[in-house]
Amino acid sequence: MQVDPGYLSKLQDYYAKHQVIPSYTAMGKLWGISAKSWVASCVTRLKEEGYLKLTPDKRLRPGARFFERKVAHAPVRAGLPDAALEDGYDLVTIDDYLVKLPSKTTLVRVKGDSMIEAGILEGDLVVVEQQPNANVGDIVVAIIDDEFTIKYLERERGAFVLRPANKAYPTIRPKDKLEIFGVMVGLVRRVDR
Amino acid sequence: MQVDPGYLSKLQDYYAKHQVIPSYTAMGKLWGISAKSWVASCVTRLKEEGYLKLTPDKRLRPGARFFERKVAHAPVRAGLPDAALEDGYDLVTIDDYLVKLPSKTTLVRVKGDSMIEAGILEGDLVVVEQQPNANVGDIVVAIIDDEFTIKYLERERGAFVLRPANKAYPTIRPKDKLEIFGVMVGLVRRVDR
DNA sequence: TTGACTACAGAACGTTCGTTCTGTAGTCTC
DNA sequence: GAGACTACAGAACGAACGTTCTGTAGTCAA
Repeated sequence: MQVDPGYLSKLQDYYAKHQVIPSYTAMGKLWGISAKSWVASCVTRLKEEGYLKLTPDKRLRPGARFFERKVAHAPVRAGLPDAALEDGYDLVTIDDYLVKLPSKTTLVRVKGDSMIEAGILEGDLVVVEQQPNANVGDIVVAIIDDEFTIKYLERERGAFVLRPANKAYPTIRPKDKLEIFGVMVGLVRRVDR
Repeated sequence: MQVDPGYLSKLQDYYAKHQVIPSYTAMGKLWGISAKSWVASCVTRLKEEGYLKLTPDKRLRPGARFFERKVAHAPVRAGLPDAALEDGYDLVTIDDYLVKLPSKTTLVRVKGDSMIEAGILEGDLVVVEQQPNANVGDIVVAIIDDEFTIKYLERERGAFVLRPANKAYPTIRPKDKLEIFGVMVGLVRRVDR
């Protein structure tokens, strides 16, 4: 009753490459199937399982589970290279994992190394939940001189200050009111190779 | 000779909502146009301008400029700052940003602080592209004693070794063959509050 | 060894797709 | 005020699309 997982992953790869769901005939080519009827029944099952669904215009589109990722735990059997695809893995879509409030969430690219000791490197994307205030100890994105600044929010003699996570940088003590853009709720880094 | 920018943004909104490019008739509805011929000529121009292109199967797909977004990120007007992706490109999804080959990509949770100097903290999820070999200098996920280990791959006197990014930990010199699970291509961190 | 089930192949069919061609109302230019 | 151009409307058409139905080879259990 379950559809060949190879079909799903081929479709996911196709989508990652083209940002589009192919037609039934193209899926047939992709899957090595020459019968459209069989493609259709596979698609039906993928729909039932939540990997695909339809737009209001009746076009196929990725479903809720289409972007799920496995979280691999230590392999049960060592030695076998394919050992990581076992049952019992958590499934997570990265977006859901990081974003709780889509309408309030933005990404800010990190410049400089002032937060390097908090594991925040230059070029990383910080996931920010926009809100005008934060708690002491949070990592916040503040606006200083029309620039985004990512720092720890601390309190010093009754006033809020911005503390970097790098001894080479000084703590910032805003002259007037500190303008907070949002709070860091996550981080995304891409390793280019 | 240029196409109405409203058409493009409506199409982008549709795509953001459905992850799929609509058909000509659906675009007609979307744009308030009842002539498919006119939709076709608009699409042609969007293709010429790089916002749309075709898959090998001749399906319409987003082009290189489709996700482009001109953001005045540097001078943030205080009070109402805009989203802050200065790449010139907006992201469809974070997933898309990190995952190139869904079928080979898994997530591995980081244990310990042995890679702390590379900005990889305990509890982070490392995005791994599964492959049996890697290049010197890559951060790899290897399997040591049935456990995942994340380290730099280095070469030492002809043999591969695993070097941590933390002076408190020793370099690992595998006795026999080094088993590589995959290569790190990204990192995801959630800040729980 | 029969019956049920799965994983496909192949063809038929009505619908929808994108293309193309003709037509027209408004605007701008000279 | 005539010609050129733009922004659509509308219809026609073949190709491609998704659906459905019939058929078959293999597997498994009873």
